[in-house]
This record gives sequence, structure tokens and C-alpha cells, in this order.
Amino acid sequence: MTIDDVASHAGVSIKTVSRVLNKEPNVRPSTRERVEKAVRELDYSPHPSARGLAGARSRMIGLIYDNPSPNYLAQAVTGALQASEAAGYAVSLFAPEHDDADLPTSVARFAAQSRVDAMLLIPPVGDVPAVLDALDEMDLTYARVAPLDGRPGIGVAIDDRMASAMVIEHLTGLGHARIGFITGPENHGAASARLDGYRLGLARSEIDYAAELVFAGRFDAESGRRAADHFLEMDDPPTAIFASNDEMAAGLMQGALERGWKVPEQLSIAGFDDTPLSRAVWPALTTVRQPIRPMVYRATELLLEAIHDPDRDAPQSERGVEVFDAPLVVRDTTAPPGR
Amino acid sequence: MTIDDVASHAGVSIKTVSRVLNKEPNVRPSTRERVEKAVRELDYSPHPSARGLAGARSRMIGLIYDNPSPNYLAQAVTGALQASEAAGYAVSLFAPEHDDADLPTSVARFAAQSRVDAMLLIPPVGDVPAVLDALDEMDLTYARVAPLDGRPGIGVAIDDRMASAMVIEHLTGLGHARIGFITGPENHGAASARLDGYRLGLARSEIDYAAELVFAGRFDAESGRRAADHFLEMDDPPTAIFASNDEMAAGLMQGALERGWKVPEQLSIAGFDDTPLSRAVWPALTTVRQPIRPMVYRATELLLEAIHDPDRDAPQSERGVEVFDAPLVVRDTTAPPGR
DNA sequence: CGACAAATTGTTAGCGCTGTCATTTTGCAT
DNA sequence: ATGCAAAATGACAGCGCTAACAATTTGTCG
Repeated sequence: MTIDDVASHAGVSIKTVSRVLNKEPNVRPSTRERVEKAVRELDYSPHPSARGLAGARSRMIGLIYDNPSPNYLAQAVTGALQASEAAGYAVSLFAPEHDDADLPTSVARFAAQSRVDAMLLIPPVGDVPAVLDALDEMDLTYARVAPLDGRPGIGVAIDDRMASAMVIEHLTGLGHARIGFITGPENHGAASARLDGYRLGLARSEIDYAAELVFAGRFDAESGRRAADHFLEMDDPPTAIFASNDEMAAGLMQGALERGWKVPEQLSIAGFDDTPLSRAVWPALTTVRQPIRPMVYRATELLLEAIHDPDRDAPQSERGVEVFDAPLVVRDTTAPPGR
Repeated sequence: MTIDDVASHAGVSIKTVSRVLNKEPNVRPSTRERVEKAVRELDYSPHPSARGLAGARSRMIGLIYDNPSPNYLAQAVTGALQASEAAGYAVSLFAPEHDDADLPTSVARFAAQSRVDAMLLIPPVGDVPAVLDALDEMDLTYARVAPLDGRPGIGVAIDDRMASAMVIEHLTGLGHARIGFITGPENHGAASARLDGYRLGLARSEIDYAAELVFAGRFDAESGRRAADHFLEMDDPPTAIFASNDEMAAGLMQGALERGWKVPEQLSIAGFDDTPLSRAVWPALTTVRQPIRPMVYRATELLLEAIHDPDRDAPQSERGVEVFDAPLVVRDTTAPPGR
């Protein structure tokens, strides 16, 4: 079943079939219909390799993921897939080794071998400048999810800083004044933005920042448990702790419950991301909803627009980062202090 | 950068380069080395579309996922990707709509359009006979993860029934005699196997089966919460409940803790899968470890072997299902009853 | 050393599309 | 009707590789 079969079945040349398949202009409506009918009747679909070889594009986009949480990955993959499918694109995945010493080279090699038309980068790999430099040099268009370094380019994000400040104001609004914070790893763009937001929230509530109330975590549950060791053994422990993601919040809560602390009566806890985890623990976590699937869906749309755009010579810097809403989700782990 | 460049750089014909790239025999070692050197020096990688068009295979395998948990999907994708990459294959994803009325047709369309060489099916889509029939008819090789219907073919699995029985024996060993069970959805192969295992475990411990102790869940947290409503309001509630996955176990535990029940003192709870969730809740769940990533890795290897095997005319029925170990992971939600 | 088989290497024809350019048809003003 | 530009359609080369087959080189044995 090739384009020739369709052409003869419809009584046109293969070029006309090609035009119809690629939605090119200058085909008479009646001809277009005849071809579409033939395509339907023969249940024809064009051979991707032939298209890729003859044309300039492979109709594939690459999705690079480094080491996100399972939930993040699943959401991102699903969003990218849905958007790609709608545009007739396929998604090819690439996951560099966790300990890859030369990430830029690995990514470049993947791009060269796979011949993808564009690339989608999700954090933390999208936060590595050298990777972006490598892609720029190959002149390969990419979109980033959660780009927070201000580097120009296509992307989608939430305002981590504002969302984080909102959490703090929620807590200060409840009456908390001594609020702990658990950071994420430094190489993760969102981590520092959330820390900034913590400081902003404190400032807005006219509370002084204290270094002892910031604990360095790594976005995993273990970090939360260690944070519990740190905070809950203090002489003057915080009455509320904001963990900058849900895994750490859950780990922290385990540490608190193990010690017999009541949550939220004796300790308020807030997380970030609104992962399924936040609803599975008890009490259910107050957190910030990050709409990953829609974000990645949109990022993919933007990416595909960018590579189809006739004036793609315009510097990527002219394209903006689209910002998504990240609402606070108040559940059961936050309450007024010292009840 | 094409194969011609490499050929002239190495001073051989393009066919010899092709032989080296495809690891074909009958190339003198010295020639092979010369070609490999040229490939390295020119940083050449063959064009996938050209290979796909000229040769018979696309060097892509399809991964179909229906609606698994984020963790399952992430593990499966990672396993499939690692194994494929090692063999020079790419992975193309496909996710039919949740409410797809005609799954077999959607899957067949994906196969036809994408031209993948083989397909990997993870549950529950791998449990749909009509989908398998459609693939058989297209003569497309596939491997299933967790095939439990006894249908012949390539696959990897754990022994859900035995693992489930093991959980029950763990509980009866602790002294429990009244043990509840939360099932998964009927269309999910693993769900019924786990129920069988529950019955087997009871039988082995000489405990009678009681229909009121089996609650129909759907593998989600909400099911667990409804199960709590069902079981914990009984006049004679069970002293232990085995939820056939971790999400339901977590939901159940929320329901118990909300009611002020002590876990595990007043109620033992066991889950299944050993998802990250099982370690994030408090107390940490006793569960069964299902090694998804290694399983899918192996399934992919088997799949690639199958399509490369010269005597692939042998009926798939001759290939077996590889069974993985699923050990019990005892954590903090199981203890002797009525303490 | 010559003959013959085996091992190695090369030549060439597509694979099924898209892009370029040529050709035909159509619409419309004259 | 007639001519001409614009719209629609077609012919054909070639994308970069593999498969089939042809040609050459190498090794072995009498």
C-alpha cells in the first residue's frame, strides 16, 4: 500500500495525493475529496521513513528527561504525547544516565542519531545551560518546562516564587510566625525560586529570615525525614514547615508522626506540586497545584508552532514563556499554631 | 554526512560500511577497524529514515499504555527505554484514550502508522484479548507485561497469586483470622490473580472464605476509602485488610486513621506493588515488591530477540513467560491483632 | 604453480515519499 | 471568442540506505 496505489485509485498523480496528505494549498476541493476518499477506502497511511527521507523533517520530537519524579514524568509524557499526536507527530524518548558526566554530548548525540525535529526538555535537564548551548549550536529548536533562569526561549512555567510566597502568607495568615523551609537541590531551577518565594513571603509578613529555619533537601522523602530530625529537635521548633515539594513534605510528616507530634495541631506542614501523594497521606497535604500535563501539552504546541512558523529565523528570544496558574490547595495539614 | 562520506574516507564501498554498521559477517577485521575509525572521525550516524525505508525494519518498538499508575508508567518507560537503547532501538509511545470504544482498532492504527517493528503492552491494555487478536492478525510481534490469562506469547510476570497468598500467610502467621480483601477492577488480569491468591492463602491457613470480607475496588485511593466505610463500620470488623495495590491500601489507611483507629495495633494493612507511596505514608506499608523496571527491561530484551531470531516462524506459543520474584516487604502496618 | 572454493568487497536497483520545475487547466477581462 | 495570469496538476529526480547479485581477492590442495 503506497502513495501510487492511492493515486491510481483516485485517478490523480502521486504529487496531488502528497499535496492532500500534507494539507498544501492549490488543490481543488473536489480533487481533495476524491483523494481523501481513496485514502479512506484503502486505509492508507504514509510511510514515516519515506517521508522523513524525502522531506526535511522526521515528524518526531524528542523528550528528554533526566531524573524527575515518576509522577512528573508520567504527566509530562502524557501531555507531550497528546499534543504531538494531535499534530501528527511522534514522541521519541531519551533518558541520559543519572551520573552522565557529559550531558550536553549525550543529548547532542541523541539529537543527531534520532533526527528529531525539535526537543522538549523537562527539569532538571532543562536547567543545564551547557545542554541548551549544545542544542543552540545544532540549531535545534527546543522548549523548556519550568525555565527559571531567565534565558530566552520557548517554555512554560508557573511562578514558583509567587506560589511559594502564597504558601507562606497562607501560614502567616493562620498565625504562624516561626516557619521552617526545606529547599530542593541547587541545580534545580525551581528550587531556588521557591526559596526566594519563602523569603518574599516572610518579608511581606514582616517576619525576619533566620538561616536555621532553612534546611537543604534534595526533593526526596529522605530529605524530609532528615529535616524532621533537624527541626523537631530544636529548642524552639517552628510551628509550621514548608517543604518545597510533596515528597519531602511526606517524609517530614513521617518524622513528625513518629515522634508523636500531632499534625496540624502541633505542626503545620505544606508541600508543593500536588502529586497524588499529597492526597494519599494522612492527614492530606496542603500544597500548591502544578498543572504539569497541561503545561507540557502547551509547551509541545508552542514547540510545534515554532518549527512550522515560516519566520522561524526570528530569534527564539522573541518567543515568550507562558506562565500557568499554580493555585494553593488547602487540605488538612495546615491550621493555626499551638492549638 | 552520509554513508558515502564514510566510504570514501575509509577507502571502501558503501556496502562495506553498511556491513560494518550492521555487524554483518564477512568483513576482514582490518577493514572493519578502518571503517569504524572513519565513522568515529566523521562522527557519523546513519539516517534512521533511510534505514527504515531501504531495510525491512524501522528499529522502533511501540510501547502502549492504557491507564497505569504514574509510577508504573515511569518505571515501565524507563525499563523499555534502557533495553531498547542498548540494542539501538527507539521507543515510540502510544496512549489510547481512556474511554476508547474500539481499542483494537486504535492500536492497529498506531501500528500501521508508526511502522514499529514490535510492540510492548503493559497492563491493563495487554489484558484485552481483542487487542492481541488484532496484533496477531497484523503479524506484529508483541510482548506483554503481566500476562495472566494463560494466552501463549512472550511476556514477563510475577506470580500474583502466590505473592498474594504469601501476604495472607504473613497475616495469619501473625495471628489474624478475619482478613478483609480489596480487589482491583475486573478487566485487570492481575486483579483476579490476587483475589485467587487471597483465597489460596486463606485455604492454606484453614480459614473459611466469607464474601462480606471482599470489597470490590478499582485500584485507586478512593476505593480504599470506600472500603474503610465498608469494613470499619461492620459489627465484627476484620483485624487485617489486604488491599491488592498500594493506592487502595493508602486510602484504606486514611479511612482508618480518620476514625481514630491505630495502625497496626487495631488494624493491620497490607498493600501490593511497593510503590514509592508505600514508603511515604505513615506508618509505612507492608507490601509486595513488584520489580517493574527490570521486568519491562527483560520483556523488551525478549521482544527484540524474538524479532531478530532467524526462526521467528516458530509459533510464539513456544516462547515462555518469564516469571520474576515478588518478595514480601514487611514494614510497619502489619502486627499481631488486638494488641 | 595452477585451479577451485571460500571469503571478501563492490555495483546497482530500488524502498516510498517530497521538492523542483514543467505543463495543463481555469477564470476573467477584453 | 481571445489572450493571459493564476490556479491546479503532473513528471521526475533524488533523499540515504539495504538487499540481491556480481566481481574480486584470498587461501588451500594436488
